[in-house]
Amino acid sequence: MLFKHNAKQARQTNPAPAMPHTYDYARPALTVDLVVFAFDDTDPELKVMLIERGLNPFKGQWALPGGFVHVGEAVDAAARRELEEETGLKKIYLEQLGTYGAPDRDPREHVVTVAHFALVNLHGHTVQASTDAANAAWFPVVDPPTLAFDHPQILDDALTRLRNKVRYVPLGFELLPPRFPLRSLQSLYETVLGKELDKRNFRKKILQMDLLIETNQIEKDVAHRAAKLYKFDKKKYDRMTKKGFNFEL
Amino acid sequence: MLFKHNAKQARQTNPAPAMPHTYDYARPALTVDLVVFAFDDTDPELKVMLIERGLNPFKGQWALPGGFVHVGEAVDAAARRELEEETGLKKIYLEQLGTYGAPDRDPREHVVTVAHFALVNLHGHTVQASTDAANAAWFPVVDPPTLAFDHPQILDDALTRLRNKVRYVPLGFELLPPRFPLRSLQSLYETVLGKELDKRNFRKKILQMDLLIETNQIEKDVAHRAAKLYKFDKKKYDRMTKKGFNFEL
DNA sequence: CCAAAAGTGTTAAAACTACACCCATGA
DNA sequence: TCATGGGTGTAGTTTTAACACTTTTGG
Repeated sequence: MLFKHNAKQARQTNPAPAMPHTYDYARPALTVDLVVFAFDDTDPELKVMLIERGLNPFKGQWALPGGFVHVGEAVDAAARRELEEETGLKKIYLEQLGTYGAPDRDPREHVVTVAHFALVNLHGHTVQASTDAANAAWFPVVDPPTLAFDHPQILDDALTRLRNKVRYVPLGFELLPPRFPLRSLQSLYETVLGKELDKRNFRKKILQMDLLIETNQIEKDVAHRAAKLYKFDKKKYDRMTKKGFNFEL
Repeated sequence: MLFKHNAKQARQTNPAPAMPHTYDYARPALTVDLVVFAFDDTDPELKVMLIERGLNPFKGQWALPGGFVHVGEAVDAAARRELEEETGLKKIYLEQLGTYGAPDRDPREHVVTVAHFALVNLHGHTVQASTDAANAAWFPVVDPPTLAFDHPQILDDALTRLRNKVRYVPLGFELLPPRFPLRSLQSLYETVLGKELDKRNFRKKILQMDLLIETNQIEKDVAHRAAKLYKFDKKKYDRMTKKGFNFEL
């Protein structure tokens, strides 16, 4: 596992007793897959979580984490369940990305998957490539390993969505710890958008939205002047959104 | 049917022989649903296509058109198939909206549906509420009848998507005939965005994008000065998009 | 000749972009 | 005292928003 707790392996959690079910018409199988992004502040780069497959097809290759949707379980709930199993974290930002249903995307049979993307912040958690027993690891999104199934496409779509959405929805904060210096926020935007931003203009713009609360804390353990830490005022954002405000970087 | 040809009814097109299929684990059923929008230039208002249900559950109520995804058929292909069956039109703009998978959304069993939204233009086709045998009809999106299943939610989400997307993707043209006067385009934007736009500013902005080709035709049968007709230069738009251009109204 | 919509420029305000230096801190 | 990033303002340019009249056409 990537984080401290020891959740069960994900791809094996189909729970119901193996009692056959019969339908008049053939049905595709239904799964969820997860594109879990994290931002590495120190690199800085965007990472994606991948799982090394223990079974065929694509045994030994890397793939997005995911699993079957149980009957009677909401699709989004299935995604959240898988996400918690993989990361051990609750309250993670999660949204549906899209559904991938080409009949040949899984060589075994027709498997339709509902892809989601999630944003986590790494806090104090160590991030390293290729960690432990479960063979989950973080990879740079710009240079991932060969991926199983149509996961390259899904990853690409997720990245496109993130890049577009981050400009007009305050998603960036989901990738940072609750309190962060402005430099981290700028660095995140620069990484996601793939271009440099002017420091003064960036600070001016983000501060005059009046959505960041200045805390009385400052950075620790930095070898230079410590920056003030800010937190995002989500409640205020929600209120302003209802009144027609548009976040726009 | 809404249009001239006579396609088969949609909800009955599950084709394979009724030969039972058995799986180790229960599977949700998988369907596609369609939110088909059209713009009525003369009203002007946005319309959505609905079907009156002939069977339970929700018999006699209105619902979004849709049907089952066949095994071996891509999900998006299923949506397009249903769309063609309903409208008789090919080459319609179609995109995936999202997947709705709450276990109780269909009272019979767990049915997961992949919703799509489509944009058609009504050309010379007559538009009227409650037409013919198949009981398909256009309704104003702002005041639809009571809808079956979770279709109110889906319709609402589709509308939200359209309103947001129309601002930065040239979707509007899909709702107009190939050649249209600027007034129709403006009227469409005003309807979708729900606010009035300044005529001079609108024309200035849209024309200086240089994506509209002035044709040598003018409106016919209008009781006032006839306006020039324009067409959208999709090829140029595609080229410009690749070079980093962003449509933005 | 009337009604209805087409078509057309200018100006003021706001937003955006580019740009450089001093300050605080820890090593 | 040096290296590192924190923090700050202004001026030129571009973009947006507000606004009214003349022209054309059919009835």
